[in-house]
Amino acid sequence: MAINEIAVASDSVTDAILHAAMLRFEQYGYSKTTMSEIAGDCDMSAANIYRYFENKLEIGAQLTMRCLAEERAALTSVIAENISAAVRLERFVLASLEHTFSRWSEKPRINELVEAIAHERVDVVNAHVDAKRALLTQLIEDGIRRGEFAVTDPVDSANAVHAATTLFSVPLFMQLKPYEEFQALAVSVANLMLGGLLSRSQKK
Amino acid sequence: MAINEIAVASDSVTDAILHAAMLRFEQYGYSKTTMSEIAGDCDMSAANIYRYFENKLEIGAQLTMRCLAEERAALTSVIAENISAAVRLERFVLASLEHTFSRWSEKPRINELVEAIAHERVDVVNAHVDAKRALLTQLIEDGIRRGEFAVTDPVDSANAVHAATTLFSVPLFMQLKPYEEFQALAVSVANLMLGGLLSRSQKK
DNA sequence: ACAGTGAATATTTTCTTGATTATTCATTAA
DNA sequence: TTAATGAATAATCAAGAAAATATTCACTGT
Repeated sequence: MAINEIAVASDSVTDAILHAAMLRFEQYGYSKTTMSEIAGDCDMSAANIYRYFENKLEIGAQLTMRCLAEERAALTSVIAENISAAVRLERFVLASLEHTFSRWSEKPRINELVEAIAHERVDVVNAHVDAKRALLTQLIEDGIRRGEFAVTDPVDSANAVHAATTLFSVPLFMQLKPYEEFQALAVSVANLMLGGLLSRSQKK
Repeated sequence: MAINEIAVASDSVTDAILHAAMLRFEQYGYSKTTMSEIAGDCDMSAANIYRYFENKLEIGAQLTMRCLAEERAALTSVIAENISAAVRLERFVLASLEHTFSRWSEKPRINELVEAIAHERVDVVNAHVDAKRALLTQLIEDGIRRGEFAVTDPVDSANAVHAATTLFSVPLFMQLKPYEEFQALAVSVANLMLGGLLSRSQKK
């Protein structure tokens, strides 16, 4: 058996478990899925899962990380678009909203999973938030490089943009308004952040 | 008996009930306070409270409205200050944060009350939010009038500012960071909203 | 009519207690 | 030594009874 086959084989069990768990979580939800069911889907005993994962929460955490990483991948591709930084910033906010809203409205089971993990594993959320902030920092740095943005501290600006768009990243808020209203609001916030309120003569 | 005495007398029972309820809610929390206890404090039977209030929720709702009205009063006085609209906007955000944080950290019982009412009586929160947005609209209109602000739709801008500062008005978030960090972030957000990201040459 | 009450009813919470489920462990098979 | 298991234990959940509480109502005194 070749080395990479060993590696693949050792991975395939954890992958099988994660895959089976994901199918169950999607269909029945995190809390309603039992370790025995996941194990059964993989033709093994529940006890054996603990050779590959510390506990059920860890399975949920890894799947949640995948889910959040997919979201960031979408945001990353927005940043990579070959258009002005200003438009990319607006699209970034809109894409973030779209993910939040559609997960909330169309994938309630997955949303339940993410919320459950967010509650017990703050580190998972923190990592995601930090990564999102890093993406915004990248975008703003690029905007400065291009001469589009005039700010001096891209990290501080990225923090501010991130804070200002919290409303569009938190599933809890999605029940407040229909999607179309959120979209309009996101555009307003993006424009406000880009252009500001002050008239030119007032700018320091 | 003079007319105003009659009016005062008819109010005094409801006021006594509200006052007793507030003391109980502050000390023991909304859910742990019983109608009998409130009634006992007012030397009456629990049944008699229902002659003045529809139910316990209504008592909580009225006290919550008072609490939120106090917060808005503070914001109103910020708006009324005789300084630039830009500084008032920053102070508005900081004052909002201060209320949110101190209620969360120093008055947990009251916070519990507000959260409970917010959950069951969305109308109370909506009224507060609408009033806050109206205050922001006022402030922005004033900024335009003074020539400080360059925006054309003050209502839209007020909505955007309100949305962008959600993080500082939701008690749930207060656990995320220490107060000082929130303050710094609020200042960053305020500056971003005021000045925007774009360099002058890029502005439409 | 009005302010108020005690007792009756309805609703909510709390507390058991028997499952169900998660996790561990001693043991087996390769 | 590694992968795996069934059985044992621990933690959590769920159904239902019991208790506490909210709310209603028929009635009293004014």
